[in-house]
Amino acid sequence: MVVRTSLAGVAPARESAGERSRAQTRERLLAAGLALFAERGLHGVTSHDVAAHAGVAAGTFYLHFKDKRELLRVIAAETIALLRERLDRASRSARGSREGVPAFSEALLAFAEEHQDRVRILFSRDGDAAAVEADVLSELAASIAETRRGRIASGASSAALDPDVASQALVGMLARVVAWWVEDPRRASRETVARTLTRIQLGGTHPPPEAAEE
Amino acid sequence: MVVRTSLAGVAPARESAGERSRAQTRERLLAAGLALFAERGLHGVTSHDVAAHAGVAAGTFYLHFKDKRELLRVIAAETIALLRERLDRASRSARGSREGVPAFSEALLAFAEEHQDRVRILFSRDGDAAAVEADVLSELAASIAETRRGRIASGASSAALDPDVASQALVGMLARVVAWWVEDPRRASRETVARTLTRIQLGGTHPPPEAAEE
Amino acid sequence: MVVRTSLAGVAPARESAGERSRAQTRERLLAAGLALFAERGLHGVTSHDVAAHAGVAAGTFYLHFKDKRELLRVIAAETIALLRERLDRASRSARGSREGVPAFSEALLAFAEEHQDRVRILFSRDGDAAAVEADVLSELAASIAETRRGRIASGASSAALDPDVASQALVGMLARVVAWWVEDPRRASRETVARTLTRIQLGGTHPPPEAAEE
Amino acid sequence: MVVRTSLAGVAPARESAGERSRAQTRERLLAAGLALFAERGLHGVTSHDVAAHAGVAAGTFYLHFKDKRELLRVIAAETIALLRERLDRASRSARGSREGVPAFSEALLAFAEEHQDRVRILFSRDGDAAAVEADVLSELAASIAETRRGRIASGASSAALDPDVASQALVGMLARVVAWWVEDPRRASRETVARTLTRIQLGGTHPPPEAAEE
DNA sequence: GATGAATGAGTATTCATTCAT
DNA sequence: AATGAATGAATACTCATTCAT
Repeated sequence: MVVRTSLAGVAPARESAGERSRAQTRERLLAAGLALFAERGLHGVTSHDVAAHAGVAAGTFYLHFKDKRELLRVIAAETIALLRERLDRASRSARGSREGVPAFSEALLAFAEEHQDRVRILFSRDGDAAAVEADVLSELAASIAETRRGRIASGASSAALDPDVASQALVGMLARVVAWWVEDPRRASRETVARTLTRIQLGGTHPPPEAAEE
Repeated sequence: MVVRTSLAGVAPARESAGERSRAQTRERLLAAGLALFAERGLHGVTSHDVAAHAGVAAGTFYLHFKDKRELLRVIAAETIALLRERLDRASRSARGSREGVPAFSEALLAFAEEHQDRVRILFSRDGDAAAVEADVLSELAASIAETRRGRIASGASSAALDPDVASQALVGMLARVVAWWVEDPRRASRETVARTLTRIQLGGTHPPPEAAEE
Repeated sequence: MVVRTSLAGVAPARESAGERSRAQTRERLLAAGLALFAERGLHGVTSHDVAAHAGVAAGTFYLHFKDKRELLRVIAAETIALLRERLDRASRSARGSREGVPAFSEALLAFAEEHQDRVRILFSRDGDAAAVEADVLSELAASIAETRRGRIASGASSAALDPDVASQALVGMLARVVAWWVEDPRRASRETVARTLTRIQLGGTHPPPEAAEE
Repeated sequence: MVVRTSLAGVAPARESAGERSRAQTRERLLAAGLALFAERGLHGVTSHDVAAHAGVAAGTFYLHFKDKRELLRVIAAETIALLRERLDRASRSARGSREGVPAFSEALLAFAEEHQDRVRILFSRDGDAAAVEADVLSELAASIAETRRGRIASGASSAALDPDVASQALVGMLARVVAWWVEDPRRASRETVARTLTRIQLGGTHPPPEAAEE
């Protein structure tokens, strides 16, 4: 599930002066969009805002992106790629061990800490961003569900939970907690958040048989 | 401000003709807002849309609501009141018993089934609705946290989870699952959803000490 | 030049209950218009404002006045009638004497003091009030010009000044000074204002130094 | 903000093509505002009217002016600057001589003749233009008062008049006479107007009979 | 006569997008 | 490729006025 975006290592060659300029302009627009969308949401930002924040003329925006939504979509895709890579690495380094889940939570939180703006954009549904975000979280849910199915198959997780419902539940839980925490990281230590998430997930994922509530 | 028309007192009706009409118009606007916001979100709907859908003139909208946001706020407040009432009733009828949590989930899902539009509005963050929705979910989180604290005090729940993190997690989970399910109730039976939610919550709320993951 | 408006002594009969009520409503609307127009000008006041300030329903306004402009016109006409009466009385009581001009100024200032709101409306040109006000001041100018012509004929005033120009000048001067003074009567004592106005007028009207009133 | 196109430096022109275009559009909007405000007043003109009269799209208006009021303010400021320059030149060319006052009146009237629209806007109070106009006339009053104080100090004017009252009176007189005259210049010859104004002012400014200019 | 809810034309203002330079 | 002035459709909101009760 590791995504190889065009961002990664595709162009080893040095860009020409013209190309570099164009690529730089694009990067500045992406950075501006990241900062502004995180702060004010898709509707709170105009294409002029983005251009101005990037230090380019208004028209230049449309030389790089079809429209505002596309900019958001690209930022979201980048973010998902980054997140996937991180989670993949975490699960690889903890493969099979019982620590898979804590490692997952830790990785997610570390990502959130490093990329607050991206997390804010990804996890705070913003009107027309709905389509974008729905995809994102759905993909994430699918991805997580896949992981869980693997665990069920290996006996690590209980089959008592409906996979679809459970993955939605996990995504909703993670998204909200992460967004809440990133908003003000002093609300709880990273360890507290990770521990709580881990325990709730454990509860849902492999409940000791005798703990069944009925 | 009591009106004394020549007909005053003749009719036992509590509302004057004007009042009845005004209240009806307001209701129609609320109903129109409910339907349209659920379908297209705050930004996808204009005040003219709402007025037209309610069968009144554009200006009439502003006789009843300051602006679009206020209409949304009123609908959200109504929804929360309805939801609270439902959840309160459920917890009262299952007081103390182990079935409190399943009853809670059942009530929530029954509510979602009956009020799909309201759930869609409440649980699908829509840009400028962010403020409204943030309040709503925060209140819900606080409410749930309170309930959980009661359970912890009575020994029914473990204190191992951070209350703030856990309540955010629960709210996020419930909101997402409910929104996902309401979108297409054939995705899973109500019972399946309820059972899964209940089990995850149990996991988080009173994990037998020996089940601690490590 | 004394105006006999329908306000004065036309109806010696007592009004019926219904009539009294209607007349009272009208008076309240006039009073509300006076206060509000003086404060915020024609454009700063809505017909709803006037009705609310008068304690009647919005529709009632149109039972008494064709529209906002008519209300202003009526108030202006009343004001002119009141002002004329005052100035006539002053010139009658000082007929022929050299004190005509000071008496005129004194009367004008006394009027302004008593009827600040009316003066504010009359002398502060407000957009669409222009038509109304133009008439008012033109009439006033004509009236003053007439008086001055009498004085010229009697040798009390110099014929060196063009009558039309001079009357415009006087009206402009009086209107502005009065409006300025009424805005904050502490700006100058009534006596100072009156003396200055008198001297300027003297310069234009009867220059012989020995005619100075003191 | 200097633009470096491949053509840069080829033309000796100071403005870039864009700047020239922008400045031209602004000028057209100013001219349109001047004509329309003079004709119908601030409230009688919409921003669309101005744009249409200038031959640009509605939105273009807001690229150059914050709103209608700002356009009016700019026009008023321009007008004041033009007027000041004219009056200054007049007083310089007639320095010290007894002809200062006649020269002043002449200059004012010449200005009015050349800039009828500007005079109409400046001297015809229009509702919300009140603030603008109040400032304008107050500035003018202050300016005139200053001049008069100089004359008093040099013994050229009597101190018998209150400076504040007198300056208000002069402003009111000048504004009204000029507005009246400009409305239809055939009402009186420029010389007649100037002579009358001069004599009234003389009365107020340097009463010694022997100073009468004829 | 009074009420006040409803009307809907009118107006200001924004902003995504285009295009000549 | 970049610029930035211009566009004009979209939309929120106001308010004079009407009319059923």
